[in-house]
Amino acid sequence: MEIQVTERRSRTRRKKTGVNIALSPDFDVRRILLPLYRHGKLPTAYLLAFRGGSYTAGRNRLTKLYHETAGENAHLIHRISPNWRYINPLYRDELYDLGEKGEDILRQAGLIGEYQNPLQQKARMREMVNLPHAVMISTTTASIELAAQKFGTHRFFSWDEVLEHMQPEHLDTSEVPFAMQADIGYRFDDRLERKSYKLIPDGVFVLKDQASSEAVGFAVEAENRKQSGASNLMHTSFLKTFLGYRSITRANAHRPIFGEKTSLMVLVVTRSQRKIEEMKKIIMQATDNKGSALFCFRHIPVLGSPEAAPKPDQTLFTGAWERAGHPPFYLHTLSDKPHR
DNA sequence: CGGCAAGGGTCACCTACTCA
DNA sequence: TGAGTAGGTGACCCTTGCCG
Repeated sequence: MEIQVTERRSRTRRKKTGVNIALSPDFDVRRILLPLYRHGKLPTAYLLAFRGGSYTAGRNRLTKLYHETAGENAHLIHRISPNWRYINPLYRDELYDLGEKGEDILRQAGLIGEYQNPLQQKARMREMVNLPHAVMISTTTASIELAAQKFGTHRFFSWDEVLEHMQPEHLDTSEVPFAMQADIGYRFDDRLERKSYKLIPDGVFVLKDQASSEAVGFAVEAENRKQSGASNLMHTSFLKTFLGYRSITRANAHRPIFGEKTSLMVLVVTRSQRKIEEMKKIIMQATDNKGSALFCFRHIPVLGSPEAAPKPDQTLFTGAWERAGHPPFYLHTLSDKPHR
């Protein structure tokens, strides 16, 4: 009896065994590559939730897709675990990103258009610093799409589907497609400051009620800054973000993007309840204590508990999103009612 | 043969402890 | 105080066996 000793591959360096990986149009292309394109970087557990089927088989499949393009100059999927560990060294889950070859395959299959992901471009700069921010956005939109799929009450439209529905005359190729004109003013002590600028959301999606056809557009913002307040409108701040979105919805500047009948709401994800209280306070100050029905807040614990890898969170869809001066909002009813 | 599930080994971390 | 070691843990990888 001969004992076969096999060298274990490193999880961070590609090494192929040479097995044939014929891509399945459904399981591999539609349920793994497409979610990566739409949401951005996703941890293993999220990808396996999109893939469905057996958890073990899915994990084995991700391993093959990762390793078997070793030596090629374009890859199906990337692992970015060194940066991922930097966020929380306790996690062993991999963080996956779409590779160039994976994007080509999606395009050839006709599942995506020619455009580059405008929201991802924003995150690509200063990748290390922005990685926690990017992952907060991607896991939020992914959790909501997975829950909408599971409950079947709403159709989730991702950013690229929103782009496809846009009228061609609004698709200005010279600028980021989701940039919206914001004209804001604010009185600091006794100084009135004004500013005009283009606001680009961190994330974008639309939920459409399957029964009533009511659709609501959502902009997602991740708020990680240490300070939410501001003393001017020059620099980015939560105050500036709030005034920007308020100006956009008042002027209906979101309509060309989301459609004439679609309202816009803003989902703000952050890491602590304390941050939410700060931001609500800023809204109350800026609105003479009237509050805002537009802004919804939710804190996600720093990428899940320290002991476990982050898992899709369906309560982002079914649970309450707090608002300043208004009752909580529920995505699965598109209203302030907790039940349908 | 390929897809799948299960089980055990391996890796890359962790904490607690000992010792110079 | 810091280095080294032992033991623990979660996720990943590989092999095996089952099924059609």
